[in-house]
Amino acid sequence: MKPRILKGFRDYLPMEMATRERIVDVLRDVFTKFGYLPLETPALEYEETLFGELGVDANKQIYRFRDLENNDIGLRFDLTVSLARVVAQYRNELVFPFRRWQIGKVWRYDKPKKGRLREFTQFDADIVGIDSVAADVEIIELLYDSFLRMGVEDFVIRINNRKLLSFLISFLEIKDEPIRVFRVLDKLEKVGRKPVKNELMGLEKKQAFDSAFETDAAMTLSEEQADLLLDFTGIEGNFNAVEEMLCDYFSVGTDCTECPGLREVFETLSFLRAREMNEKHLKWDLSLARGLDYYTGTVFEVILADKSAYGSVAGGGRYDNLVERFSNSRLPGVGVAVGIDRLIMALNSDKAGTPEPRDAVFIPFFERDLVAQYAKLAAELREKGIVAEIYPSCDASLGKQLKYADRAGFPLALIIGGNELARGIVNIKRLWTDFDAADKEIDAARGDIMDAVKSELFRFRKFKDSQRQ
RNA sequence: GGGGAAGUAGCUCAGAUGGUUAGAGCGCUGGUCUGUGGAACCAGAGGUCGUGGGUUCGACCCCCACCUUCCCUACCA
Repeated sequence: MKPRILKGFRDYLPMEMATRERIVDVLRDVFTKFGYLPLETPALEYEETLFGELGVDANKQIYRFRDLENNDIGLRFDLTVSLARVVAQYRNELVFPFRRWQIGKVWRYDKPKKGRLREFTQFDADIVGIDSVAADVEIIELLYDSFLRMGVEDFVIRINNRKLLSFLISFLEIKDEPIRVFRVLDKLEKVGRKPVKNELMGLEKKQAFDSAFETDAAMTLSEEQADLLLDFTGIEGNFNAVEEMLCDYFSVGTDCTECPGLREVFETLSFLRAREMNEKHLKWDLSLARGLDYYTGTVFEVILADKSAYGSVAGGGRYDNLVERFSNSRLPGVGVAVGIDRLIMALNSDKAGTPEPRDAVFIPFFERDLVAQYAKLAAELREKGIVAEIYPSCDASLGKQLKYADRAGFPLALIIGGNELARGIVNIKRLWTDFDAADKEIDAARGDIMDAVKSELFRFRKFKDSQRQ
């Protein structure tokens, strides 16, 4: 049988796991420090739990099957719907505001391509039970912190608010379905102003309107409406500039009360400014709408400026009605999902082929009779928290064992043969240095071996860091 | 979902207008070298040429279908 893997699914080999774990560690650490609690839920849910708020397109992408007891089951599409279920189900046991993070695989029956898989891992974090945009801003701040800590250079968090867009649409007396208008606007950055304007006015019928809407009738904005709408989405700049231009556009002050959406935006901006984040990573983008139907207020996404072809590597927003599907209690929420696999692919750091150098020590099984020596040395190292591996056979030549150690990415080999044993020393071989490096191997007294290994590993780590630049 | 391109060794690819037994580089395995990894040299393994059908005396090459992958587009993480 040929070994095969499902389309849109992938394996992660050991050497590809290093960056993955680094990224997950950062996210887990940052969110935990802000008080978020871990949660885990099943990968399978009843179909009826999954269906509904996602939107027509998304519902079609749910993996589903009927089990042997005739239940209609689906694989989770994201982690947010399961969170809503959990929050509703345990609402009397949980403490609100409830902050939680969760990492897990999700499945979408979509057409796979570069940066998009059918099975992928999301890191998801949410705050449930709070209305205030202070919560929205906290999530954004956490994203900002996380990406900085991961060492990602060119990330940009785009932010907008759906209430503002809805307000604008009624303000301009536009009759078309708001979500449809959002989606057309959403591609402004990609295709430019002219095509978008034509599409809004129904001059250019996009065949792309296939599945998402029952109707693919042309849109009906007047030229004046389209222009005003596009002028509006053209508003950009730093937070102060955006605020000023919004006041101008609607002829209001920042204390305006007639439009909740607008006031929410002003409040969000003021909270954002209070966080002292570098604005080069943040962009209020009035064309951003996001595709999922359940978002009701703030929406945001993270893109990597130089890797925009991969799409967003994280996305989220406020969903005030999601929990109401399961419970009468009103539990608004805001959250974000980070696409771990896509992030790794976009960072292009999952280079296969060479194993990531490890902080690990290799002990050749050199002489059959010295097996107790090797075992003891390895045990001492592990006791000190150092990964130590003994070659699992004494039949291979020393050269062959060292070749293995080299290819497996060990920086150090600790060699003990008859000579070393007699002299009470250990021969330390630096496998990470260049071929013709001066001191490729050094001897350390058996009694000093722990300190010697530690300083050798330190030296290696320093070298590795300098390589990273 | 819509449009385009391509599938030959583990990887990157050669293979004139159809003609015996399908090649290279890298990688892999072994040896030169049972007390020292990367280099060099030598040898070896590895292919139903994506799959199935058709045209032909004869197909890796031409035709059709399917499968898979990649690019553009729509959408998402």
